Amino acid sequence: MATIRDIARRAQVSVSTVSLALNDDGRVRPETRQRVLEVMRRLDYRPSRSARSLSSGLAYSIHLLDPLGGQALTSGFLTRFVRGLHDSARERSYTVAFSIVNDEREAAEHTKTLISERWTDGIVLLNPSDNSALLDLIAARAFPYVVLGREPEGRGLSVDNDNHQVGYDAARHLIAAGRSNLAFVNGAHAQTFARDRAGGFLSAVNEYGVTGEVHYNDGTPEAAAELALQAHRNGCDGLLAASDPQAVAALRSLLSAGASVPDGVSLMGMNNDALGEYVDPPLTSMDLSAYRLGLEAAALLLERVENPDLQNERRLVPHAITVRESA
Amino acid sequence: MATIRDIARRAQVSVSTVSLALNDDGRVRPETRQRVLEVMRRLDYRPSRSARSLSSGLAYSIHLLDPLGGQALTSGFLTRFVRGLHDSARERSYTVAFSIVNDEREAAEHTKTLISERWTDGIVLLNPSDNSALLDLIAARAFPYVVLGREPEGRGLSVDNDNHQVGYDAARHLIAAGRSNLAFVNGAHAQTFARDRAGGFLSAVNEYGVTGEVHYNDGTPEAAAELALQAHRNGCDGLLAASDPQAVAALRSLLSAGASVPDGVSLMGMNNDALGEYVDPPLTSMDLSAYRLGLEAAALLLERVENPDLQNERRLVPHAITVRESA
DNA sequence: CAGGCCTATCGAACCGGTTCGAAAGGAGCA
DNA sequence: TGCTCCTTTCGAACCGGTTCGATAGGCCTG
Repeated sequence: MATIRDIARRAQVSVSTVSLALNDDGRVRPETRQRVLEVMRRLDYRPSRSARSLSSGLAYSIHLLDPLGGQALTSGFLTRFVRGLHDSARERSYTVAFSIVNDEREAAEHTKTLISERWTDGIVLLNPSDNSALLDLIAARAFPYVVLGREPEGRGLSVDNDNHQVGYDAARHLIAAGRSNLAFVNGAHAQTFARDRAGGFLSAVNEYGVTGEVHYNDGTPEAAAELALQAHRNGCDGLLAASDPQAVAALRSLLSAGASVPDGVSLMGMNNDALGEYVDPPLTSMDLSAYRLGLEAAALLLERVENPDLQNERRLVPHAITVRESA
Repeated sequence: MATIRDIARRAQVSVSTVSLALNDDGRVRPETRQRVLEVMRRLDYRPSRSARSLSSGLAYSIHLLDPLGGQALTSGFLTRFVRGLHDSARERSYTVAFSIVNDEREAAEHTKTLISERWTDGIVLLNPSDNSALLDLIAARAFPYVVLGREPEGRGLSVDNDNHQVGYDAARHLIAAGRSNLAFVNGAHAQTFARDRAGGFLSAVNEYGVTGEVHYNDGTPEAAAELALQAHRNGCDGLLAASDPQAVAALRSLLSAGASVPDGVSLMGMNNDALGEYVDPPLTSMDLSAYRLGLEAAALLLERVENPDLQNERRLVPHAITVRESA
């Protein structure tokens, strides 16, 4: 494999000139630069990434930390998020790597290695809990990171939706469909975004003078099926679920309880997973722009890598309702 | 951050001795080694990965190439495969990175970069097509790779199931349940593993003197639903699907056509996705040990990285039927 | 025409490890 | 005592880039 010294010899210039030409420093004379590039092309020269890493101090990679034993690689939402991360990183010639960890201790141990052996330039965290020791550890070392969701301390970098508005807009959509007895099968109360969405949902309910209840739960399809039935018995005519799998489960239990969707009950999911297209009726869903979140997360993180002064920034990504037939 | 030279100074030895101690070369005297390690611990020293990479020529990472715009990160099967890759790689202090590519041209371009800029030590490919230009490109450069599935030319490294046996065992399971009119909603005929499974399926059918048909198709749930109905009309009493999503779709269409499962029709899926547990009746499925495949793939690939003589090896991973209620 | 400045290029040091060959020191042996 | 051999340690080169400070040469100005 050709090295930069081979190129220098062939092009009759010094090694430093080759490096300058390669990185398009304005200083090198255009003819010289062309000559050097031509030699590179002839020898199919490519700069070694590890050599670059060593001298620049960059690993040219970002690292996704998946704390729950691989959840990121499972859900439809995170799949699109990861694609966004990837596309954004690759555009800047960075690689995306990932680690799956099973508990806080393992996460902390692994993260220390990641940082101190400089395997990566920045870490992507998924919805960290409110007092995450992991997050403290990273922040204490002033290492670049970005969180998907809310940064508990309000420090650092994050990408997110405006979750209050998400809840508000979803409720308003149901109300606009003529519904007046709403229920929100939400996520867990411990999750900040779930509370934010509930807040927005209830704002709309109050503002428009309709009835509405929020049911926090563990997020499983089973819980959704159960809560949907219960809401149905209480005369609910507009149901919002915290995810599409939950919405699908709710749909089934509503249909089997004899309800009609959307005529009797409007039903709405969240995240706009592909599976929503395949049920009957097709599911209306709040699209949270997972891909776009991934794109922004990597972009923001890499801005931080290049510019350490970027200490605090929260980027919100727009949401939009994908209307199908269920609401 | 402490470097190896800091350690050397503090421990009153030379840099090379520190390196030897760190890598546990037998040559260094135990007391010296202890003294060096002690200093390392005091300073919380960690060797820089990029420096190591540069001098050793290794990137300490393997790369998963996902050719179909992210399919690997979507299906339940590949999710477990990826976990296996990850666990096996991390155990050896390697990182797993991935790239998503959308077509052959992009795949080739990106792979050249991966190899010639030495971003990675080995590539994992998913079920390459029979005449994959990409595969030729990698093999031509003698770069380490492993394929999940069959290596079309029979060269190189691969991990796979014994697909003939998979088809055979599935059919035999249905036959053992007293079924005599079988149908196999298979994958596409272009896929070698689908043909292998069909072969095994038909062997069992012949051997036991029952009726059995193979229906190649595009693998979508819709196709499965349609083919299941058709089979049902032809008196099929034992149905095998090529995936669990297909099996679930078949289940629904069978039930809505008035068939009973498993009393009237035994139904079996493949891959043992989590979703099989949540349908009614719970799905019997052929478990292909996706996690184990991932584990073996990374292990094999890294053996090859360390030992270039390992040119040809195919590792088969056992399958097993997970019996629930549908068959 | 001397002096100063600007541009293009260069040599050398550096990033932080690994590894090769040499050398110092001690033990064993004739 | 002198020789060889073995063990342990060391210095230096190397991996392949980037970057700093120096320098040579050309042009402008007074």
